Amino acid sequence: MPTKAHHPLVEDFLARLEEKDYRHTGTREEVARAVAQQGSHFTAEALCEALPRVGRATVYRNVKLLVEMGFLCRVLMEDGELHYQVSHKGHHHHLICTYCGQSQDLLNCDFQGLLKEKASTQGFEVEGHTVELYGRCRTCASEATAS
Amino acid sequence: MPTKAHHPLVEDFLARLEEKDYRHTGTREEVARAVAQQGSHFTAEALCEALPRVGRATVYRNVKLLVEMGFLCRVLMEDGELHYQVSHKGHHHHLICTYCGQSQDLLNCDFQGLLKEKASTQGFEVEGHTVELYGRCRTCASEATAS
DNA sequence: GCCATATTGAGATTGAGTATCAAATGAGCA
DNA sequence: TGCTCATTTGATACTCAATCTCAATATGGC
Ligand SMILES: [Mn+2]
Ligand SMILES: [Mn+2]
Ligand SMILES: [Zn+2]
Ligand SMILES: [Zn+2]
Repeated sequence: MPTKAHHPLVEDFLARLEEKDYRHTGTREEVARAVAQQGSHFTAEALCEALPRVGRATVYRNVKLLVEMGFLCRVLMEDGELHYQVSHKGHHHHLICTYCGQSQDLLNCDFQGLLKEKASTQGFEVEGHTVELYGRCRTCASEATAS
Repeated sequence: MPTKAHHPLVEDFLARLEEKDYRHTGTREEVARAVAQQGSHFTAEALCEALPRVGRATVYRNVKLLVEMGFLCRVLMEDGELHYQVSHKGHHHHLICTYCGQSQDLLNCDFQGLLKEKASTQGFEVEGHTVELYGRCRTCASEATAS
């Protein structure tokens, strides 16, 4: 029996499964562990490759579950590709570096108020919004100024 | 020779083709005319159905061209489906009604400044952003309060 | 008109994601 | 511990949007 790293995401996911009367299966644990080991954002397809013994449909099903439970969030890349990322829970947006590809969470978003105000001038009642920001992360920006 | 309505979008598209040394073809004109006749937003697939004699690849190619030239813009629906819409040129966002499905342009967007400020607290230099707003249009909102 | 080249379109192909459904597995209970 | 049955899994087929291929066609300049 190999010793397994106890990653908080894995622990929390399993706890949450129990809470919600989902079953705690070996496959679910494997998927959660693979997710926890991904650096930055990743595609569902990449997860499938990291889990060759888990069926594609099962990977997609569990990614959906992880998103619903707030462990993962969707990251829309500039080219329209959908990635996933372990993220802060609650509402937030993403800063996606188009130079190195990294993505970080933008916390303390308070756009909703401004957006509502803007839209109300056209009689529109905002209920939800999506925002993604593209540009240079700190590292890539400093590399650019250094050269 | 049937009389054809002279829609400004069609005229402008053809003029722009000449400018950019693209060829003015009957097919391109047909596609532009079909686009001009679409109400609100539409999918590329719906355009294909409206143009049964035009090849699917050609429809997609010309939609891409219309987007590049600014005659059409992409509208990302809440379920992730990609629609297109004849829109104002220049930077703007969309107010998408999740009740009736209509979409209108949100003009005078000046989020870039606020977004830059927010992101700069994390050392991130914003170069671009996507914003889509979902909620109730004026009509649907007033219907809701009336009932 | 002729020619070189851009454009078109039928059909094949890709790629992400979902549906099917029989087999495997987990959780509660005897 | 073993039984039972609903949940979960996964091989496979399938859907759907979008792109690729490449021979046939149409265009614009000469
Ligand atoms: Mn996130
Ligand atoms: Mn628009
Ligand atoms: Zn970077
Ligand atoms: Zn509406």
